[in-house]
Amino acid sequence: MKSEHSVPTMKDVAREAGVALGTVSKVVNGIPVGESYRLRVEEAIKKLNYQVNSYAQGLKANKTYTVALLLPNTEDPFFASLAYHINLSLLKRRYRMLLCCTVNSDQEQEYITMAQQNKVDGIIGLTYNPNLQIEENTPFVAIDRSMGSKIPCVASDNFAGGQLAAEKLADLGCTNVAFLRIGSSLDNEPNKRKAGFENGCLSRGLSYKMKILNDGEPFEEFTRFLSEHIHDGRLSFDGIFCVTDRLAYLIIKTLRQLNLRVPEDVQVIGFDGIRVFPGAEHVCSTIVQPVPEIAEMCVNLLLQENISAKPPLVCLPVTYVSGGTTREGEI
Amino acid sequence: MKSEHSVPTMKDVAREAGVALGTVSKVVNGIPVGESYRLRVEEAIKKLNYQVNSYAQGLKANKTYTVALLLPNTEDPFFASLAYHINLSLLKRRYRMLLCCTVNSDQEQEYITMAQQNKVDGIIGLTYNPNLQIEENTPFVAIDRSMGSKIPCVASDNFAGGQLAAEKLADLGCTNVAFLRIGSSLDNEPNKRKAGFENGCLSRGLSYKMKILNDGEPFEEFTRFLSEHIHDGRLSFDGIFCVTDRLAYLIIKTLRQLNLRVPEDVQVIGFDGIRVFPGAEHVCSTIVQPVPEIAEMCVNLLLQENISAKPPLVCLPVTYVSGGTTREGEI
DNA sequence: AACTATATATGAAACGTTATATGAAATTAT
DNA sequence: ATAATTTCATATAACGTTTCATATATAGTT
Repeated sequence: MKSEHSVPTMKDVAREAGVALGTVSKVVNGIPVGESYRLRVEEAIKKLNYQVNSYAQGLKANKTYTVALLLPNTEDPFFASLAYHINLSLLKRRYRMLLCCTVNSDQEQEYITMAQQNKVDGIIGLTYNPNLQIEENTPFVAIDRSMGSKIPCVASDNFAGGQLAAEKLADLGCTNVAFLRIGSSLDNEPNKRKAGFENGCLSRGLSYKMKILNDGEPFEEFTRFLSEHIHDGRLSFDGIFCVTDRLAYLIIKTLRQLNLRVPEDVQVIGFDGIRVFPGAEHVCSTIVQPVPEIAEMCVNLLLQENISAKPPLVCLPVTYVSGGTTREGEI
Repeated sequence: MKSEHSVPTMKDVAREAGVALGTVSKVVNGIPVGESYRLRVEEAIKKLNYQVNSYAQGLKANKTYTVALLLPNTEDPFFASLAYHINLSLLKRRYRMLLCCTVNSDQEQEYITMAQQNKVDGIIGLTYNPNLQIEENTPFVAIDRSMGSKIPCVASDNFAGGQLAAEKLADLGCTNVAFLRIGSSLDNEPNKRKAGFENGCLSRGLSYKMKILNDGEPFEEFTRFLSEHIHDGRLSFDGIFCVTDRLAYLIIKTLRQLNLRVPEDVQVIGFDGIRVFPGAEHVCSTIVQPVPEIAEMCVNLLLQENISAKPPLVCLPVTYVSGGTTREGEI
């Protein structure tokens, strides 16, 4: 006899209801079954508080309804938002989400292997490791990085976003602007922000400077960079476009510390569209990434059967939103 | 013959290596086996690129190395941080994390059932639904809410935190302070912040007002509340303790909109310790919750075998950190 | 050399499902 | 009324592991 406290199985339900195992399976899966049988089974299920074992299901069906999400750090507000919306998009389709935070890029491969061992139905990944090994038969969707023609990539329209930033700064009266990025270059989509910005500056006749700061202590780097461009207490730029809101936030702090007013003396636009809280205003004027749409697109591409129809790169439209570090009120 | 593209199983490895199934299983699980056998099996595993099917393992072992985390909204920075650190604590123990965002409290039961169906090894939940049904045999650890003697609860020392806030405000020269909370009362641990604050005010001889605002549009509620306490352009409080950083952040914005200076005219302390980015300064002066320790404690309690040793409530120490909305510099 | 004792590889059974073939009963057609 | 057909519950065989009883090879004794 089964122990009193063991978890009930379909067999137990079948015995309780006095029907065959297969009949219980049908009822559980909503396959039509004789009225009297269905009622008896349903009663037994309720009585025993039966719940299907999805591991047995997964074993049988070779399908797990689970997707792994690889993200660098879900404490970062942009990634947190991405995780949240992907979670929502998956749950809408009754899929579960396994969250894998990749503290360093060595871990990425480890998690991909782990995810494959877990036999997830697919992986969505925002990764940095340039030579990841991904199994042929594990569906994969990349965010912000093209990984070959076999793997679809979803990203914001970073080029258009850069362009938009330049145009906005021009519209807001800037004449001499700077682009700021920090750290080593990776061959990923966000890099296109720079090219887009440059393009926008050229087409609007803005004089500009592209600057990639060393990957050191951000505050020191900023201070050094800004100091080089301050003459007689005046900054030689009247507009700055930062590759991320994080950078924008930090440089705004540095600027204010140097007694430069934002947006009066210099206007700053970031990229991402992060907020302190959901629903709060943005932390700076910014090019907002369409996170819910990115999430939905990733999930769509990942779960769609028709592999040949998967485009290699999907760019989603960005928007500009003022966040108090530009002077739209005064125009 | 098996199809070329099907996933290899232990059986395939056994055939390839010319050994029995059980031998492969032993090698995979690190159980000692004859040297020559081990080598042959390892070679076959590499050749076929074999990976264990954890659903078959889970079915057999009735153990999944997966924990479900129920959180209201991982877009909120406090919850995002919690999710991140719990993820880390779980991964350290080779456990996977299934993330379940409960957009509304009706979903909580749904997710718990779903989590149980997944046969997770346990659930960590920060929930609001007062009458959740949790299976006896599913280990559960609650965050911030006591759910009976059978279910351990992990929380910050909210009472001490409230007290600390009052003491800090007193130390910083306040004489007339207010406590602010918004929305309907839930019987959860964070409510103790109020009692702690009141206690602190009494012991320090501060005159105080406890105010629970209606659960409406926060900005309107704040404006109404503050207007009632402004006479001749001066606020009748010189210190405010908010039950969360979110509230603190919002009220600071409202105060500044009403031409009241923070911290010069009124000092504000929040609770939680959130930041815009990991590593950034806090958004306000605040009582910081020890999120990594909370995470570690939850995981510890969840996975520990000795059920009788699980204490019903664990309170972890909080700390005070200035975030620019108090005047420590000027003392 | 024959026998026991020990070590260790083997293979079948089980885990809880789902899918498929089987067969019994009910329905319809002749 | 009987045969043909449909309907639908049943029983059985997978799915890929782990475990355990069994079989086999190896080493140790007399």
